[in-house]
Amino acid sequence: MAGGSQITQADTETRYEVFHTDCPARDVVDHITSRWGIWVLISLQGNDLRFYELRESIRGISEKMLAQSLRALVQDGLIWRHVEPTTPPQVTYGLTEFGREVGEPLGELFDRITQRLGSRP
Amino acid sequence: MAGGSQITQADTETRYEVFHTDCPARDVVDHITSRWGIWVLISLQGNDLRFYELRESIRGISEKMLAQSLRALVQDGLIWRHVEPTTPPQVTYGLTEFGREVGEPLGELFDRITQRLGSRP
DNA sequence: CCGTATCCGCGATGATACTG
DNA sequence: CAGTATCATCGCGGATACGG
Repeated sequence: MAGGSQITQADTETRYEVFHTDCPARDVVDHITSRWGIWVLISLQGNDLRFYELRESIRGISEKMLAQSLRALVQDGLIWRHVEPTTPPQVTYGLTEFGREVGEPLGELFDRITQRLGSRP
Repeated sequence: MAGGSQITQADTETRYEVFHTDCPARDVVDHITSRWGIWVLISLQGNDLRFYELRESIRGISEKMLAQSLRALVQDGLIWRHVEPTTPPQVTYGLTEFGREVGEPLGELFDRITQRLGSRP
């Protein structure tokens, strides 16, 4: 896809195609934009976290959904998973380079929204 | 929120808070990351579109979900809606400035993923 | 052309309990 | 601590029909 950052008509036309095909990108996007994916990726920006830290960061997420989201994102290559074989085991998650590339625009997105809405009560 | 684009520990800590509160940002993010929101926003980048054009661009979307997605995004101030009172009426949709701000990182996100996956069969 | 209204299945989601 | 297993539910999203 054209390397530039300018949005041209041609770029947009090209993008359309992706909506029809069974392009793998669609699956990845679906994972990222799944109910919890975006929050996981944002949480991991700037710092790696343990499972329980993620669960406590993202209020409202269940262990099941967290595990499920993590598995999908690890599978997609956005997140790495490191197991320290102690007892009890310690599992740490962090962003891969791909994950950082993807997380960056997500952080932008999020910051622009909060800024525009004048959040932070 | 801190104006810089560097991801610092402090920035990340601040973001955590948003996951707990009933910050309006969360609703907007949920709309954007809803099943069809992202595709609508990406479709409208660079060109305004009519209802049927959107439906045809985004293969697989039903009229119901398209209308619903559009309503939510108009409500959120990301999209404008213009009605030309002809018969039959012509309705056009496009991105507001806010929508463009939000759409830009989404386009980035999308391009990075397709690029990484070497898509486009 | 641009929707809204209605019905309904099914999968995502959550609560709970249990294991290594 | 870091999950899996199981089950109940609930609302998203699709199909269809109809209205302005």
